[in-house]
Amino acid sequence: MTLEQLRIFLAVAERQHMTRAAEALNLTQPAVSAAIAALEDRHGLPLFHRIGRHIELTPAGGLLMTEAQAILRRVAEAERALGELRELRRGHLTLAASQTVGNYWLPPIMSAFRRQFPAITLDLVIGNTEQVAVAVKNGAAELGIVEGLVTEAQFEQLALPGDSLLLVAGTQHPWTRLQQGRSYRDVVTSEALRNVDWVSREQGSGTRQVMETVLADLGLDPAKLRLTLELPSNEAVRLAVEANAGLTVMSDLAAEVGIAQGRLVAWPLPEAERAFRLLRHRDYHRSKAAAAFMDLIAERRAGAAAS
Amino acid sequence: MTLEQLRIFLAVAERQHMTRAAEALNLTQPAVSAAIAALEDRHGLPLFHRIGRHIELTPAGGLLMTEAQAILRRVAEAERALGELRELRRGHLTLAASQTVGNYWLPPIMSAFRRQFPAITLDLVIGNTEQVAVAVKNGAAELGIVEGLVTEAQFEQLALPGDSLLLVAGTQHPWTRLQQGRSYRDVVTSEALRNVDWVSREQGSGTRQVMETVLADLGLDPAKLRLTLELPSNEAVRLAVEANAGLTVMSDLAAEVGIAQGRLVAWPLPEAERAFRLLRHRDYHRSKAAAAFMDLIAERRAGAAAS
DNA sequence: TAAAAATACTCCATAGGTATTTTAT
DNA sequence: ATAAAATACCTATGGAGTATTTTTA
Repeated sequence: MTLEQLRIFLAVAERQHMTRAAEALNLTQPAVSAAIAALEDRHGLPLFHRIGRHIELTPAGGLLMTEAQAILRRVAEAERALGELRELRRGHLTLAASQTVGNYWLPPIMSAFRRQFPAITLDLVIGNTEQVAVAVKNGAAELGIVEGLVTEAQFEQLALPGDSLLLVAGTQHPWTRLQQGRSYRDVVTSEALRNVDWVSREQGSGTRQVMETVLADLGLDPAKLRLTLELPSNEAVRLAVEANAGLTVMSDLAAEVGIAQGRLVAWPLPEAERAFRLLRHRDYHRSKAAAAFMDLIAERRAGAAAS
Repeated sequence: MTLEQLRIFLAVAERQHMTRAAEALNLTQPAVSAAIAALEDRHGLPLFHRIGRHIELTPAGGLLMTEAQAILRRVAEAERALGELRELRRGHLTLAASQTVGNYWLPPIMSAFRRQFPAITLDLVIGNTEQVAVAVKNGAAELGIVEGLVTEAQFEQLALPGDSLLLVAGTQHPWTRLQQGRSYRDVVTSEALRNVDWVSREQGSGTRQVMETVLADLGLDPAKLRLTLELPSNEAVRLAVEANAGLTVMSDLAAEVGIAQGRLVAWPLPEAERAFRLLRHRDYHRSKAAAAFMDLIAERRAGAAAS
């Protein structure tokens, strides 16, 4: 029993006529006769009565007609679903990203993607660089975007323009008022920052590490920083800094809102431009959804460069 | 998309392994690879990730796996149903018969058939000879059994031992008492039957016609018979005769019960043996059920001849 | 006589086989 | 070194075609 045989059989059964079925199927009459004969032989049952020059369904034929309709309907359904998957009219893309990327950089891109491909659902897992790498490695996420470097060879990597780290303080913070009128090179120095309260993410977070590294580069010993608050999320840190609880180092993406609202003042840090990296498993097929997502990122990068 | 391809795909998907699927299917590994490649090509989608030396389902593959299971389940269902039809484990046979055959002769045969083939349902339509012929001609019934002769060439006919017509009277009928001790040749004559009350089926029924013909052969004018009762069924006639309302002519099959109970007395009529005829449309395929039914009839005939 | 299905045959596409290569563990 | 899949190539079966025959309305 072949799907083609079932299609032919159904065309014949619907018309009770082999020749007309052949015309409808763009086949010759003998081809149709042969297909029916093959079905009858295989199952050892006549499907049609041959009555002179017309044919009529036998009980077995009637049974098979119902079954053939059900089978072919299901097959058509399957092919349609695969077609939609291919044509991006359906699908799903799971992304993994680190905190800053996932919270600030990705959301506008994801929303642009959803506008462009409304039928493709997106899923975002936020984790640290290590967790993102694992997710991409085992297929839990198809694309990962991280701030840090990943060295494993199984990843195909694409460098993206990332963020910059800023030294950030609340507009009304006493320290901020002291810096009024001072030049950048006077503000961002170990002297100016030595006796300042800091707000930060918790020990062990990537952002905390970055902050300590950056401040160490400026000559400040991380162990000697006066940490007034340790908070579990970037947002919490930003709100605390806006409330003048202390200074911090954070991504320009995270600080943006506060600066726009006039609640934060920020100074760029030296050498603090970070590239983001998009990760993909070399061996997994790139889904149409993923390809479209990567295209969208490329366009935005081009657009940003042009503007 | 071919059912074979789906079967192969499913075997691979279930095992996430082409070589093992090939073994399970008694195919070679390249044959399996080719089938998967054909499916992937046809739909323009990868169904498996090739990761080093193992494979994993893609989302498209997962979708197809569900669909393939449903499709193949339905196909297996269809093949099983056709197989059962072929093997007589399912089926239906519609019979048409005339009054006497349908009421007295067929029921024990039908019940023997049901015992032998419990899964084949039987349907019996009772009508006159004409109606039976039409039912067989248009396929409403596959087999017909009639008392009369049918001449149309489209029927394949089989003669069956039928019934005999009897002259029947109630045990306590006054006329019956008069015949006590008289020989058969004195009873069944026009003289003995001239001034007798008769019970009969209604004008126009086959049985009535048969009765009038038989009596006419004996020399009795049907128009002059004293009909005391005209009743619409053989049973009603028999009960009336048992109640001594008059004499009648009926099939030995119909009279049997009354004779066995001592309520009826019967005399065979001359030349009154009627053959039954089994009708089948030459052009319709003989279903397994019909063939089995005809076999059963043949066996019974052989058994009857032997006993 | 015309219309429908079956039959006879020829041809080619494709599914499956064997042998081998590529790739990763 | 081994195991898995892909590739190359060959063969044969079966599906489709053309031409013809058979049958019946």
